[in-house]
Amino acid sequence: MQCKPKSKQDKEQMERLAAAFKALSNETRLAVFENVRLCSAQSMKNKNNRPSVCNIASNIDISLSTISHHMKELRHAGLVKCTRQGQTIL
Amino acid sequence: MQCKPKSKQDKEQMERLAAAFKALSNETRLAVFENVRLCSAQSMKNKNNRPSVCNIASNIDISLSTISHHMKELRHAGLVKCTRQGQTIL
DNA sequence: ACTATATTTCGATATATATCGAAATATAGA
DNA sequence: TCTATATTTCGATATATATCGAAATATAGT
Repeated sequence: MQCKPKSKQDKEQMERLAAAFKALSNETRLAVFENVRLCSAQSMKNKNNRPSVCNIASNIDISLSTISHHMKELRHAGLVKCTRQGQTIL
Repeated sequence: MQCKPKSKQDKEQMERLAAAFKALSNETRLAVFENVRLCSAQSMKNKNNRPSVCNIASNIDISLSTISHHMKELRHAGLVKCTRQGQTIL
């Protein structure tokens, strides 16, 4: 009759899953993510320099501080990694 | 150098995608969704009666009105359908 | 028609989120 | 070290969201 009650592990998984969904639930942030994704893929082929925050911001009409903030959230959700090199590289 | 600018179609897709993510971004709502999903699958096998709002609420400790509200959002995002039969059936 | 049960809507509230501009910090190159 | 550029942090604000309980509505069975 009843549907599965969740174990503690399941619950943690759900939390992470919800967090990932949340990270992608904002249109701007999804756009940032898409930009990072596409640019990264492209730059791997070409050995080009990889997308910087600034770079991304120029594709999306929004302030740098906001982009930076969204990047942090994507990082926290584990959807994006980044390394530094003068210009932060994704 | 630049990464693809998005067409109008792409933009609409992104909007829908973000909306779907948003619908699943809340832990409670994700739990509701999971319950619906699991219960529906089970009841298809058994020809049992399918999960009602009330039923779901008893699995999750939260008020009926809130569940109802979340169900509406899931419906709007197109992630869930429901039909009536005295007890609403999902 | 009446009653019990299921579900939705309403109005309120507390909390979270997205966004900005300014200030702070970091790095590269002269 | 000084400067220009890139990025992050801070503080403020406006908007959105989750949640509740109560009231309204719907349905089934008597």
